[in-house]
Amino acid sequence: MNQDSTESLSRVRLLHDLSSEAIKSLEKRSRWRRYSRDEQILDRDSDSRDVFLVVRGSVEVINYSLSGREVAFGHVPEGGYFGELSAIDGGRRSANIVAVEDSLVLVVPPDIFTEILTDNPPATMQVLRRLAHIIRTADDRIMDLSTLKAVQRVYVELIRLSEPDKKPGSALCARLLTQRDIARRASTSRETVARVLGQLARAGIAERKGRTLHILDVDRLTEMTDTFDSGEESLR
Amino acid sequence: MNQDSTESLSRVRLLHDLSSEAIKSLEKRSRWRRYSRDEQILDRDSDSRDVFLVVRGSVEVINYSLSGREVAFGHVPEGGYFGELSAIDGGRRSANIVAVEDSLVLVVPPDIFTEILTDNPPATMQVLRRLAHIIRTADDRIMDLSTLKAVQRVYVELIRLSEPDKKPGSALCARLLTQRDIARRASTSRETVARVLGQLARAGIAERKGRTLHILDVDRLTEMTDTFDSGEESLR
DNA sequence: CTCCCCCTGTGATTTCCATCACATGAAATT
DNA sequence: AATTTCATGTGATGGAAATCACAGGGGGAG
Repeated sequence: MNQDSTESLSRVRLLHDLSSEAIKSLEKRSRWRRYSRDEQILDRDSDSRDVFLVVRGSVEVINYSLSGREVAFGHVPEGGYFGELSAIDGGRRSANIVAVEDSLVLVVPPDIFTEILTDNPPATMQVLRRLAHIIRTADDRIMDLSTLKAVQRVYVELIRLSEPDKKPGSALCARLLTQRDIARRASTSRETVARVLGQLARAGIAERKGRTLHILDVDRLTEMTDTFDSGEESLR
Repeated sequence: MNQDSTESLSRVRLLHDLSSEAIKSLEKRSRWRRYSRDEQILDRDSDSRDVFLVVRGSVEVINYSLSGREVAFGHVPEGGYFGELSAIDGGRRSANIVAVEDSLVLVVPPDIFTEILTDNPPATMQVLRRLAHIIRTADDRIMDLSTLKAVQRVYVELIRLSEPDKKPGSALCARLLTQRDIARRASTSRETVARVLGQLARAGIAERKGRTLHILDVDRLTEMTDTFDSGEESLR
């Protein structure tokens, strides 16, 4: 596997600029782990400081409130990594991580991670940019939570989930998440998501067939995001 | 001023580990700015990439929604800095900055900032830790917004604002913010803050005299943060 | 094939709180 | 001291959405 693994590791964003020697040495001092779909990889209360490189598969970042409510924080795709925060500042873990699909992960001890940073300025810049991006996303979410209604947060999430289509003005989302997952991301209840989806279909703005969502009028939907509630059919 | 200014600059966290030569050279290639209380320092829509070092005074990070709602994001004290995000990733500005008091600021061009980073690993680590901290704070806020009621978010904010007191179990906040400011941070309405303050006073959990808030029973207040509403006097 | 689980749609009810609307009060400005 | 401006207390009300409660429906596992 050794040849292969160096190959796949170099595709992890963090290691992009490392020599294959550096990667091999890194691999030697880390350990491989496999996780299956829905398995928990990292617990909020664990006190490790390791950094996890997602070599195959992908994972979700998620948190639970005392009352059991679930809040999704993000998604780490193949080639990404997570767990840097604790490695950087030595602090507690800030979230739980769950495998979305069967995944292969390289677990890097914190001191090896910092070593990578000090030895490789480009890698450091990579991390800086990544953190900056996380902050921007989080700030946007805080704004959404503070200023939008639940219904509009769902609109926003739907737009985010879908990609521009051949027809201009329309967008498509193959493999739409379950309502529960959408609710987790928009911080609302599953029922609200269901009602929004229904309303949008009835208003001819979007239609669903099985797992695919077709947004017919993205601009319209985007407008409806701006609090002004030109409300047609009021939800409910 | 030159002697003095190098002195004050070295107290800015970012420059802590720089030689005084490096600081002098940095100063030469940057520009000083003064702002008075309530003056806007940086606009969300500006497209500069400069980094701002707060040498004297302090500033607020704030954002406005389309509907005019204000959301407070944080506070940069004397010796802190802001504007790094854009310098790091070249992206848009993510918030507005307003001087809380008369302030003196050194405006550092983006390329000088990155130069500092590449030349000074300790400074880079400093920035990494700072970003990590911002992310943790933002994540906590997202959790609060997603899982707590408005009233409880105010509790949390009050606890945050006050510091442990001589008497164990009690805490104190000299110079309490205005209700409006508290509301901005807790993402709720000013009226709700007023009601919470009133309720807490009546319940004997906290009392206010002028600008100082005295929390008599921090533990109790902390419990009331946990959604379970052992509610005594239900707010309204 | 069939059973069971988890996704889905939708109504009814209830809680929460933003918003409106004033009445003071306190502080800053002239 | 007078006046304006901003901070504060509190009621009333409407609207939004969480929650509760079911009734299908579809797809995997056995």
